[in-house]
Amino acid sequence: MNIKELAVYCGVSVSTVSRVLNDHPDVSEPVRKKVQEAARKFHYVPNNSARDLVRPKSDAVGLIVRGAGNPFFTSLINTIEKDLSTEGYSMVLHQIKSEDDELAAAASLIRSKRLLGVILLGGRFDYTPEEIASLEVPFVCCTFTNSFGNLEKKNYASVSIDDEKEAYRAVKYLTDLGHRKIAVLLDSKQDHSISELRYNGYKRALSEAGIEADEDLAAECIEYEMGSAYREMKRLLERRPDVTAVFAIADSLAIAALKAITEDGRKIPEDCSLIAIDGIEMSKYTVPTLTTLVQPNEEIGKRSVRILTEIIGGKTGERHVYLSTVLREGGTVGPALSVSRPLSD
Amino acid sequence: MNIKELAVYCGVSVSTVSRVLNDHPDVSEPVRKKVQEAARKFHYVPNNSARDLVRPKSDAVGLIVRGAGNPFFTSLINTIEKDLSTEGYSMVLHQIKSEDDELAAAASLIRSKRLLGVILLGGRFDYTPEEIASLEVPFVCCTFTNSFGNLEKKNYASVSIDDEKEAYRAVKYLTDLGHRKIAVLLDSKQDHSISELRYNGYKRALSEAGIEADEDLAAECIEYEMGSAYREMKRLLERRPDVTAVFAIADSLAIAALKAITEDGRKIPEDCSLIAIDGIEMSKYTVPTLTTLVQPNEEIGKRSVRILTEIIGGKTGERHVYLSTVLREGGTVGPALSVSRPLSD
DNA sequence: TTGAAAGCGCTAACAT
DNA sequence: ATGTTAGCGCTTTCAA
Repeated sequence: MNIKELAVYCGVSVSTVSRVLNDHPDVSEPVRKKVQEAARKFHYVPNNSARDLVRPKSDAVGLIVRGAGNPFFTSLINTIEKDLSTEGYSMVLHQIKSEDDELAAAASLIRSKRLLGVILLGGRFDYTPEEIASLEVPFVCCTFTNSFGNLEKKNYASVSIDDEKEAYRAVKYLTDLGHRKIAVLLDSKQDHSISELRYNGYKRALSEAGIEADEDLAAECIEYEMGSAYREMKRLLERRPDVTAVFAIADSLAIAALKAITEDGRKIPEDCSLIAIDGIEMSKYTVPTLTTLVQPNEEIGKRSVRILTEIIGGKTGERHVYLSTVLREGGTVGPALSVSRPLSD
Repeated sequence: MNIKELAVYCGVSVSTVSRVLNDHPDVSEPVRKKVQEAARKFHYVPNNSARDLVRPKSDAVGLIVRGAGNPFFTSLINTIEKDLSTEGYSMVLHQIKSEDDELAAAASLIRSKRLLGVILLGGRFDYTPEEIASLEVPFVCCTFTNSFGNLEKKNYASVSIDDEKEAYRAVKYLTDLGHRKIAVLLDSKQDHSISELRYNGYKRALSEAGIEADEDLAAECIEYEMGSAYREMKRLLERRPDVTAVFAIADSLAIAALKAITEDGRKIPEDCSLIAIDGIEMSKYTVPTLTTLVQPNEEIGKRSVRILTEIIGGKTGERHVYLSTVLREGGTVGPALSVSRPLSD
């Protein structure tokens, strides 16, 4: 069933049917009713390709996810899809690996699907003006921003937390409790993205507490994989049994670390504290509950969608949103032994 | 840049360009080279809408996910997207709630996006021929099948485990160890889907072991939510402190239950055993590791994609795949106390 | 208020 | 081997 057949059935022209379907005025009530009923009766659904072709754009927004394994992204994908749906947009999801180029992927998807815009879920923080020029449609950096690039504020949009600051906050929480041998579990020290920023925050907190950075206490995991985090944590405990606290840059890494630490015979938090950033659902159910800085997940998704749809709609407004995390005090952080209860043996 | 402009630039006709782009023979090498280079130079990407319009179909496959929260589905979404991608198909993701009608959602998406086919990730097991007739394109039931409907085998495709049997297996594992007070954590006893099937398997294992079913030992969680599972488990332990084992129909529920049980002061597995079905990544990292029947995740995704693309491509072959789970012996299951070490007090 | 017709970018049948 | 052209289904002027 297409518009022409529907028109013939109703005894009107295709343009009239089109007008009804698109809620244009200038259609008499009887005709409108008739067309609407017929459409329902035959389960008529307009062909989107044809619409997209004649309209300059489609109704689709792209979501490029970089690093599919990250469970923090998962819930974000869900909220974004739902929000876009309610706003009347459809979503095209494309996942790429951490090492892939999200801008190239976006550019290609934009052209082939005539996207109205894209949301980049995870990406580099050092885009150049030339790079983003290739996109040609509005885009929102979701969970990251152009911290180390030279983009002009008005040329892009972003919704994120301040990764460096939040990591600083997490580690300061540990140093304030007297911890000095603090390990860090990260993805890569120089991924030009979240991991690097959070690592910087870690280092700043240490230096501010007068603690010398110790490369030996940093463990790089592959692709945010839990298996990798588990192994790295075990190795770390072996080579540095003196650690009293661990900062994991993501909840998923922390959950794996928690098991490694426990299996090493240490009690958490008595023998070793553990803190992270993210606040994924699972981390509420570790034993003890993970202490973590919870990202405002829903809010990040909602804001990203709103900003994008506003730009698409031609509205203006604040294009850069920094949200704060909320500390959830679980049971994985305690005072350093050497302070509260000096080792007597 | 469109095909016409590209043709003008190259000094050839649009059809020649089209031929090059679609890898048709009958194009001289020099011309082919020239067009390809020009296409690259201008970052030309064909307009998919126009293609979809003139070809009878698009290149898109729909993935309808019913019950977005389920973490088991998450990894499946990832593998399916990747597999479709490598096969040259694009994917349109649409999530619906557990209570929504996946067939209605699919039908609408199929028409508006001219989908080649759909994969239904989660759904009812009692479709009728009339219902599926509305789809009009090939579809694969992924993680479920038509166990209680009257579809003819040749009219649909499915990839799943045998939920009833696997649940039976899990619970039999417990009864064989002497457990008799076995609780079950499920979504709904009559969701006409996975939860109901696994519940049936649970009951069969009990009755076979000569244990009377006890409604009081079944706790229904809302929408597979971990929070709900956690609360239900706490309530269950309160009203029935005599349980010695718990069968959770999903890993996520088990993880929440593990916390509830531990916080209740019981040691796992000494005081209470716990077994589940799924084998999600997270469940490897509970303490102790969750004992669970691991679903062949990757395989389920791969097979679903392969079957769908084969049907789309006109090939025939086996359309119903039953895969088996693999028991991962973690540390959450032990013998029943009353058998191995009778309560003496 | 309605209809006729052009054209969106592309593919494929047909013609050369 | 290459070009010409008729649509695919729809929206949108423009004319009536």
